[in-house]
Amino acid sequence: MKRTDPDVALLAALADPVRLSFVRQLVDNAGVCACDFSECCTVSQPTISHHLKVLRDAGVVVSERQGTNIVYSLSPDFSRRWSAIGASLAGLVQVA
Amino acid sequence: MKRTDPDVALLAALADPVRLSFVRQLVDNAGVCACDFSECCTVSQPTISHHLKVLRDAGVVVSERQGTNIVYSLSPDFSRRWSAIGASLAGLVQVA
DNA sequence: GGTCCATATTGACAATGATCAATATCTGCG
DNA sequence: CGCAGATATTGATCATTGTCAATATGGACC
Repeated sequence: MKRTDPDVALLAALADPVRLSFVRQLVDNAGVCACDFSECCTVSQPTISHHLKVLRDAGVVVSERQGTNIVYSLSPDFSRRWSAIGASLAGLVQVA
Repeated sequence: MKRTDPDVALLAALADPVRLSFVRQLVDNAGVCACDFSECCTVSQPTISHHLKVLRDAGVVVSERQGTNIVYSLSPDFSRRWSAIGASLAGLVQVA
């Protein structure tokens, strides 16, 4: 049994080079088709799908079907959760 | 060869339940003897030492010898590095 | 229905990481 | 020096995870 702290789960979700670039890509442009994540990293399609699932399960991103594609965006909760961890870690709070 | 992104390294260092409680312990009281980390988690002494080394290598903590003990504190850079990641991720900046 | 395209799932494998027991290192003290 | 206490290192084991090939699923369009 692995009662995982949600903070640890969120940090673990971000602690992978492929996933962190996915998230950075989502910060820059909201709403990215799953097919467009292949540009940054040389990983196979199943691997991309796997990483997106990890991010989804950790609550970092949300997905929405749009026609034939599936579009990913940052979860609306993500910013709040990140700053909550930061506040408990280093006295950081959200500004905007 | 594993040219690791330092941001990923820092997140990975925090993405472990034992290490995250170590860091939280360091946020609450600056300067914790290595022997006092055993209180929060039921892990052996070598495991504690291993986790502290991971945190040291990632630049999260610094250590200093004081007599017979070794005292750990949060790295002075940690807060800045954390907020830098946050800024690149969700528009968060340091407040104090 | 059938075909095509996009995404997800499964199964297997390799690499990484967490953990402990045993041992080594270092410091202070007599 | 020699001992005792604190921390680090080594070596081994087990669980987790990143990755891919193969396959499945699901929507769009004819």
